[in-house]
Amino acid sequence: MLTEFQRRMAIAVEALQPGEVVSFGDIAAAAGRPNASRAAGNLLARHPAEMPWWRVVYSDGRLPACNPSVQIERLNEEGVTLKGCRVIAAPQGRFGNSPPSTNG
DNA sequence: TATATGACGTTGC
DNA sequence: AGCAACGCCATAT
Repeated sequence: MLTEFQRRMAIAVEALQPGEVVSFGDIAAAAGRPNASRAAGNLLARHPAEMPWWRVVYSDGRLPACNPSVQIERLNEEGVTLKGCRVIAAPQGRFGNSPPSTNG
């Protein structure tokens, strides 16, 4: 049985769009607990088949599993730029506002 | 109830 | 930039 809080996070994750990359803290914050990032990962780990978990990464942009996992492929298919095992740019999300390059 | 762990995030050095 | 420590919520023993 999920709690209201957990449900909120699930709703937030399920509401993510193809290319919208966010962090665990964001999910928790969107649910009402900006410091419950643990619970966010906990939920994604317990319900990976009920929500686009691959659209959730660390606040640093790093992936929770620095391995050639599905997450990397999923993000690539969505148009998310990855540097090894870290998101450096996304079409949407907290990483879509900080383009790495250009400088001028 | 208490202890230990986990797909986290922030702070201090 | 890298390491260590604490706080948060939920789960397992």
